[in-house]
Amino acid sequence: MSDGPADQQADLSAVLRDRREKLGRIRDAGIEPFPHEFSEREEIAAVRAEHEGLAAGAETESRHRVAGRIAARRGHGKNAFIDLRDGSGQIQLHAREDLLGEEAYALLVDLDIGDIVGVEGTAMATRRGGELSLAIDHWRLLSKSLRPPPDKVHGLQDTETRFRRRELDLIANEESRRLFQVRARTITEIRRFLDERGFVEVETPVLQPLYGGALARPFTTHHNALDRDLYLRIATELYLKKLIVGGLDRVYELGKDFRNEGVSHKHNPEFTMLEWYEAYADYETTAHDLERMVAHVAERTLGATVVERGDTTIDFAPPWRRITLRQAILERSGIDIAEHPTREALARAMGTEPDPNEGWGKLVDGLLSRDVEPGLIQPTFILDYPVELSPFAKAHRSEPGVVERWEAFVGGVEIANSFTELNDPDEQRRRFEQQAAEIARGDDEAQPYDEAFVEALEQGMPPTGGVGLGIDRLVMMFTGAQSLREVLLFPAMRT
RNA sequence: GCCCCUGUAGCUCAGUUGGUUAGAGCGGCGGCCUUUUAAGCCGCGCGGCGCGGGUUCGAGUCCCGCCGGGGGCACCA
Repeated sequence: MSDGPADQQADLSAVLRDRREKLGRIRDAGIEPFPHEFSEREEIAAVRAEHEGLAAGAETESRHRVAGRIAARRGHGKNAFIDLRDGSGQIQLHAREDLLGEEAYALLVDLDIGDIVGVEGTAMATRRGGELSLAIDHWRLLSKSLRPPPDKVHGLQDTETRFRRRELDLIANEESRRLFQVRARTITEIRRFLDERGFVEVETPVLQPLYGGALARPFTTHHNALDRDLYLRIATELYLKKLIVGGLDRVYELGKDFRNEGVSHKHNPEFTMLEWYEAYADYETTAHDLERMVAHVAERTLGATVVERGDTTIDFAPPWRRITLRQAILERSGIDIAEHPTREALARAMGTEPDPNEGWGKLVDGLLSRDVEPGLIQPTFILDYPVELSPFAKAHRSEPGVVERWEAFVGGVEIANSFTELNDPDEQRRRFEQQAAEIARGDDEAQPYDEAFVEALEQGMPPTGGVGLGIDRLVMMFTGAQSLREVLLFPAMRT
């Protein structure tokens, strides 16, 4: 059995073998291929900014020290051009044998694309193209790359490799780098928006003895010392509402939730969720806040509230369209759910057989996702849901049978969900009992009874509005990405 | 879990109705070249076609199973 890189060389492809051989030559030349630091460097973008507009053929005395990965090389015998890229940008290096000396020059042009180097030189612009470059007189290897980079022309296309080896995707594909910068800025601006309005960011348990706050199947894990099963949270809702009871009147949490379900272009088993709760607010306040927040964040991260998505243009500017669930289903399917208030009647109207495992609420939900949701391209609030689907939402103040709840849709995908929170502990207890009956009937996504949560409500929770916003989906809409996987650095993969 | 598509050099791809030692561009290796920009010119295939079986005189091409990826269904936010 081989037990070291050297012993494995025989098994390597020629490309990998070449790089290892070069590594050996570098060491033989007395050069450390993995030194410890390269301090006092400038970012490439800063160098570029300083010399913007430098005339073609100009040479300056302005010295710069930059570092980055070799992206491309164009050799010329006694001079060569190297494209160097760091996290801020890319710049061309002009390597000349007369400036570097014969030995340093020879070692430099023997480097591979993908190697990381630090260089020093003076700013200049090439004679013909006028491209800003650094005429370098010193260089130093900072890290030898032992694997070849993706194709410099076509980048990395293979989706499997792009997701499994995201580092290669980021090296090769500019668009991918852009997406994750948009994602980072989106999260920063959301925090800023909430912080500026007096919201307090908190962290509640990911490992929970009882899961709740959404209708979903959890992941189960085990705590050895306590010898008991724990659940990865499916939502932060119940903990955050306890904090509202405790007097944190404006509170939010931004983090991962986990749901034990399928993977698709809009589902990942772990995903990033923002939940916020505001005391003394209701679902009209939260709708107003969401549309303002999303438009504001779009403005700050993308420079506009308008974004291109495929061949359509989405405009996040408020106010968003508002329509009741009943009206939306009527428009799209011709079925008035209010006229078919039982499972049997609604199933008949839909032309299907009543399924004993599907209540009236599930049928309504089916109509929503099948007939309504795909058509909701521009930002839209769907209002007032059946109580069966919403165990934590307060009954509508005037419409019987529905609760004060909305879901926001963009690009045919649900991005947010909100209620006027149920704060009547006795009603909450009845809702849990209803859910318990659903569990008994075999619904493994119903809510387990949470007595501690009811006790918190008994302490007295002010009227409250709460929102859950799917960050991954929002970023997907902001970037025009067609799949959630494009905006998750490491999306879920089999094995 | 089911259905459809897919898997060829490091990367991006082409491989006729199954037929001689599997091709191209980029990359790599060797050579030339002091202002290139997917630099250029000359020379060299560096993989045996996801894995395992099978059919056949002969399989990258056909069949079966398995694995990975994509899309759809189911499920869901």
